[in-house]
Amino acid sequence: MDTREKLLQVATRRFAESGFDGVSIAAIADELGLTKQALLHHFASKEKLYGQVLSRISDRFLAQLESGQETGTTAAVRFESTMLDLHERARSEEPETLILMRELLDNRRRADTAGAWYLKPFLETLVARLRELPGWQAASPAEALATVYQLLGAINYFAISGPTLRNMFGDAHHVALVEAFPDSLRRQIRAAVANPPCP
Amino acid sequence: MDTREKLLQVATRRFAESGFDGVSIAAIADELGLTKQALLHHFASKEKLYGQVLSRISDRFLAQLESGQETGTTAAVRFESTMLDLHERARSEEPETLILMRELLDNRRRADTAGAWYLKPFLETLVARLRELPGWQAASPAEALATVYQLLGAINYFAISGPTLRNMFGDAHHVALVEAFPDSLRRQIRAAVANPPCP
DNA sequence: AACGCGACTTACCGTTTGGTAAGTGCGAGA
DNA sequence: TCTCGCACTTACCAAACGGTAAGTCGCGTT
Repeated sequence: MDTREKLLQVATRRFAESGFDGVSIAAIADELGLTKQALLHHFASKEKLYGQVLSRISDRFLAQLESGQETGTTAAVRFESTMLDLHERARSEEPETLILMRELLDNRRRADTAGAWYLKPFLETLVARLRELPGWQAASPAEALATVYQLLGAINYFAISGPTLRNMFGDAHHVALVEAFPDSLRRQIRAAVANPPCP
Repeated sequence: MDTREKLLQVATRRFAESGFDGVSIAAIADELGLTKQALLHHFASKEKLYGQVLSRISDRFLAQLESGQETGTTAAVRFESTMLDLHERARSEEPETLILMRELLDNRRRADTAGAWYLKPFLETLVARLRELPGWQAASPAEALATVYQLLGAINYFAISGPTLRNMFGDAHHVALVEAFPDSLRRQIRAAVANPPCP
C-alpha cells in the first residue's frame, strides 16, 4: 500500500540483519521490485533512511513503554512487570532490538546524533522507579543505574542470541531455554529489587 | 616489529570499531604506513584476516578462562570469581568484547563457521559449574543456562556501553557508574546462586 | 657471483557503491 | 483540456571496494 512505509519495514529488517554498511539501498529497493532511485525519491540519502528507521524505532519503543504503565498495585510489581514487558518486546520485535544493539556498538562513530535520543529519558525513568522502592531510597543514582543496566543487559543480550543459541544447542534445547528464561528473569528481577546496596 | 602481528592488532581494533563491512583492508594497512597489498601478502583475503582475528580472540579468551580457575575455596566462590573475572576481562579487552558481540549479531549470516567455535564449551563449563552448587543439582540444564546467560548478558552489555553512557551522563556520572557496577554485579551473582528455580 | 625467497610496491581490473540528471507516465484540480 | 506535482524509471558517474599480476628490493645460502 504505502510504498514509503513498506520501504521502512524492509529497511528495518535488512539493517537489523546486516548493519548499515552490510546492505545497499539497491538491495532494499529490489526487495519490493523497485529501483534504488525510487528509494532515493522517498528518502534523500541512505543516512536519512537510516535516521528514519531509528526514529521510528525509538518512537514505537517509548510509545509502548508509556502505554503499559498502569496496573496500580505496589511499585515493586510495576517495576517487575515493566521489565518483563521489555523482555517480551525485545523478543517479539527482534529486528528493532538488533538495530538498537548495533547502534550501541556503532555510536562511537556517530556519537553526536545517537545516544541522546531515546535511551536517556528511558533509563532515567527506570532508575527513578527503582529508587522509589523500599530499601532503595538511600541508594545512589549510580547504584540504581547499575542494577537497571544489568537487567537490561540480560534481556537484550538474550534477545539477540536466538539464532546463535539455536544452532549451538539445537531446536529442542533452545525451546526449553526460551521457556525457562522468563521465570529465571523474574527471579533475577525480584532478587535485584530485594537486595539494595548496603548503606 | 612483527608486521603480521601489528596488522592483527590494528585489524582487531578497526573491526571492533566499525564492523567487518565498515573497514577496508586498505584503511587497516594504511594505519601502519603499508599498502593493502602488503596486507594481502600476509593474509590471503579480507575474510581470512577476519578469521585470524576471530580465532586469536577465542584462543586468548579460553586461555584466560582456564588460567584463572584455581583458588580452591567453595564452588560458589569459584563461580562468583569466574564471573567477576569475565567482567574484568570484558572491560579491559574492549575491542575483543565488541567483536564477539558483533559476531553474535551477524552470525545469522555466517552461521556455519561461527557459533560453534568457542562459545559452546565455554557455556557448558559455566552451566556445569553452576549445577554443582547447593540447591542447583535439581535444576534443568535450560534453567541453569538461562541464569548463566543473564549474567553474561549483564556483563557484556555493560562492557560495550561505555561510550554511550559516557556521552549520555557525562564523565563524572559515568565514573561513578563504573565504580558501582562490580558491587552491583556481585550482589546479582550471589542472588542468582542463592535463588535456584523452585523444584 | 648466482640464486632463491620473503616482504613489499606499483599498476591494473571488474564490480559495486551512493548519488545526480533528466525524463516518463499518470491522476487530480483548475 | 491543460497542467502541475507525485511516483518512479533509465542513463550515467566518480569513488571505493576486494583482488590479481608483475615486478623491486634486500638478505641469507651455496
